[in-house]
Amino acid sequence: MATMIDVANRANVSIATVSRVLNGMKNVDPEMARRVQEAVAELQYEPNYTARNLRCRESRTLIILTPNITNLYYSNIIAGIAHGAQEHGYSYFLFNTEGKRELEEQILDRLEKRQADGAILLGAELGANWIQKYADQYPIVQCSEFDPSYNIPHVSIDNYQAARDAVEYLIGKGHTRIGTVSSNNRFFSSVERMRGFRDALTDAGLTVNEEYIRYAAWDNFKASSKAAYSLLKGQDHPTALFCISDILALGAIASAKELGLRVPEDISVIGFDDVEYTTMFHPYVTTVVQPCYEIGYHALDLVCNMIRRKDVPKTTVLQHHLVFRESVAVLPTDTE
Amino acid sequence: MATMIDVANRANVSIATVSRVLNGMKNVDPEMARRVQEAVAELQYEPNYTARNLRCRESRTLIILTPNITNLYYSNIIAGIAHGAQEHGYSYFLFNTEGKRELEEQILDRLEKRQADGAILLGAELGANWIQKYADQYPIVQCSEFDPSYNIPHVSIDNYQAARDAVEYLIGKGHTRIGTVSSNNRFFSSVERMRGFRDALTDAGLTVNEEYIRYAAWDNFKASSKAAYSLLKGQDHPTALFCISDILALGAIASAKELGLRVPEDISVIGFDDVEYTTMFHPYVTTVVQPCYEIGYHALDLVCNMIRRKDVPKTTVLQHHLVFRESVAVLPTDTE
DNA sequence: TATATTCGAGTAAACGATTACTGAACCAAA
DNA sequence: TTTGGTTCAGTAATCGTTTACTCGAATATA
Repeated sequence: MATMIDVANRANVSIATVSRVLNGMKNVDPEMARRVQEAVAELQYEPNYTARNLRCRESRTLIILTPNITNLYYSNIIAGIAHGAQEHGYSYFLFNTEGKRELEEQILDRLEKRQADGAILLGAELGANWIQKYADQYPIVQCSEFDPSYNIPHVSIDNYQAARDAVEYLIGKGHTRIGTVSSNNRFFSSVERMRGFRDALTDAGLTVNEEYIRYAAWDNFKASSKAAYSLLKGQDHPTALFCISDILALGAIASAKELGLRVPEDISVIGFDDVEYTTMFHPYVTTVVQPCYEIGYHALDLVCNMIRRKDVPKTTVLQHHLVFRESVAVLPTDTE
Repeated sequence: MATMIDVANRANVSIATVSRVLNGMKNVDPEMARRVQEAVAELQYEPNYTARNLRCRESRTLIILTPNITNLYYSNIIAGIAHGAQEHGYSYFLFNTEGKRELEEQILDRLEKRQADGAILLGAELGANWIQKYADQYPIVQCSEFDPSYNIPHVSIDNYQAARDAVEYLIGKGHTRIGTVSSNNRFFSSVERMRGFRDALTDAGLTVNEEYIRYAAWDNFKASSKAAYSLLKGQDHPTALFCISDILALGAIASAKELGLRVPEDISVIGFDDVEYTTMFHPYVTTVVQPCYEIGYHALDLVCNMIRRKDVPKTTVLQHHLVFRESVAVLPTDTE
């Protein structure tokens, strides 16, 4: 591997000149620049980033913290990040932390050691205020999950409004007995969706039936079927279900089938996220589309701007939308 | 951020001594060691890896090349890699290359620049002989896909035997008209599975009906339904289908349903991989389990050993097994 | 006691870049 | 011709480690 010294020798100039040419500075004789370029090409010189990083205290590397890379929701975000990183000439260390705080702190300490210039955090919980002390010093952005009371740039959709849209759609179809399979966790998205669920109901003059609320981890199909089963087996079960993730929706549909209920004729189901398998089986699930890829892509753009010390908005909200498929039916008014 | 010099000053020793203590060398007075430890603790010193890397030409970083991180098969392997990396104290750059050779070469050039100590390649195609020139110089292992004619350590299952096992299981259930939904790509696993399919049939005294062979990209659900549809719509369609991935199997099941065929009563289907959604809907799909996570974990162990200049086997084969669920039925012999 | 050997700690040279500083060459104005 | 100002290339310090080398002190041996 050729170094700058080799290039300098070959071109018969000093290494300072080589550096100047390589960094595109003016103040350098065109003739010398030509000689340097030539030597670079001949020796196939490529800069050693480790040396540059040491000297410049910059690594052109990011840290990505994700709770679980095998979850499609996260991996789609990461795909967006990956694409953006490529475009910006950044690399990233990926860490599967499963949300372990101690591990995450240890990893973020690399920012101080200049091993990374910034970080993107996926799936941070509410109340994780220890993140703030890193965010105060280094470029950090949060993806899809964040705590609104902290002052850390984040990108996500409007979960409250998205949930409202979904539930109002159900109401618009004539449903009044609406339940939810939600998650009882410390994610802002979960509490916002629950709030949207409740507000949509009460604002439409309906009362929230607490019996119609069930919880299951948002990425746990089995837990969801179980929760939905207990909700649907009763005599006066809801006619529609708002699920805060597609996996949960799929679980609900599975348990409905198990109970001999038809989806959507007997029970309507609406999901959230729009992952691949919503259209693998009938009924294809009607769901709220979250632009995962774009969220990641945008978050990357944000960190890069922060690294360049540009001002970035604290909050950036990307658009969600409903996609209408087969799992929601109009409720016949005469049967009510 | 404290440096070694700060520690040395505080402990009243030279930086060489600090380095020796930190690297656990003997030949150092216990009293001095104590003073150094104390200073390290007081200053919360942590080594600067960039400097160390520059000096030692070692980065404790790996490169992971994956065609598509949003594919569950790959992301599960990566989860295994991630776990192993954590245990070994390695970080890794993850790249979503979509199999673009030029990009992959550019990334592997980082090995030469000492930005990474080794690499794990997922999803390499047959005939990708350009990889060899990197593998000759640097620690590289291939995960699940490889070309047996090259001399690069790899870890995978025995795809030929796994396919045979699956097809022989079908034969054992009385099936004689057996078709396949395979992939017409340059992956060794695909050709091996096809070979296993053919051999299982002919070794059982059955003839391979070329009409019963269909192709679809292994991760493309829609293409699979289409392919299976064209195969199953005929009068004398096969009674069993060997699909080289679960997504393909799911696609086949979907099109069977569309055609009014019952799975498994009218058509048996067996898949490959055992990803999460094989048990989301009935029939739960009978499939060949591939230990993705372990493959990744093992591959990581291999690169680490190569980096430490230990000898590693060129081929390591992990165990597959069949998991029997609901998508395969015994063929009533009287109807034959 | 004189000499050889061992031990342990400090000095300084790497690793490969960037960049502040220095100084030569040139030109313009006085 | 002298002075001052530009322009531009080279010298050397620097980033924070590791480690070859040096050297004094302590210990062992004769």
